[in-house]
Amino acid sequence: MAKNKIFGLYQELRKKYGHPKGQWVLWCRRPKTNKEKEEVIIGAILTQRTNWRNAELALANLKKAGIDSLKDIYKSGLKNENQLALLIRPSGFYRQKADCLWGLAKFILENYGGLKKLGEIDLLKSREDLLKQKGIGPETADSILLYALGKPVFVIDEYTRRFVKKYLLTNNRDYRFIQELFEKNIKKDFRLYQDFHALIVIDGKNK
DNA sequence: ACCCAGGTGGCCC
DNA sequence: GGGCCACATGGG
Repeated sequence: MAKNKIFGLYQELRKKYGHPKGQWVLWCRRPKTNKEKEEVIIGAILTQRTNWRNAELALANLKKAGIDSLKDIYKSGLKNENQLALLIRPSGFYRQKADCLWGLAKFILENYGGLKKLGEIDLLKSREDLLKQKGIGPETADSILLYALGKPVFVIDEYTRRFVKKYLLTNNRDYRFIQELFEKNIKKDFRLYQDFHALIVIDGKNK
């Protein structure tokens, strides 16, 4: 029942918008190098409850300061407590986000030695590990898994909640409930998940 | 002078 | 389990 309906909605969005554009070109082109993946992770944190424009301003400040990897973030935090926070100021909630970025960088480097290993372990375990980090909740964890690491995990955000309500899929707002609605009813393909979620956000902004 | 934007965590009941 | 609140900037 829901299976055909949900995939049909995806096809309609594709017909309407084509391939995701804007920031989504970066995220949906499936970042290959470690540096590209790490940039997606940093962006996922910076854009929490913040429009992408402001996240980009913060990202640009980091790049200008020569910080564009988890290792750079970790070193910056060691050297100067406030540097990160000051650089990412335009993204809002900047003290929390600076703590989050540094904590995540430290965790990944100390526990896995880098991003590669995190992407190789059991998916459930990596999700749990991410969720234990302060400042990383389900949406950010799943964004990292889906867009940086290419794992088949459907990302749920406010746009997705409005989407499922609008198209009468469910009124339930629970994260896992909506996530399972998607994951159980469309092919488990990370490329489909990436594009579908991007299109839901694009459609949600299109008033 | 409002209102909003890819959330998260803490505290309360 | 759900309801409220702090966290903060830049643009309309």
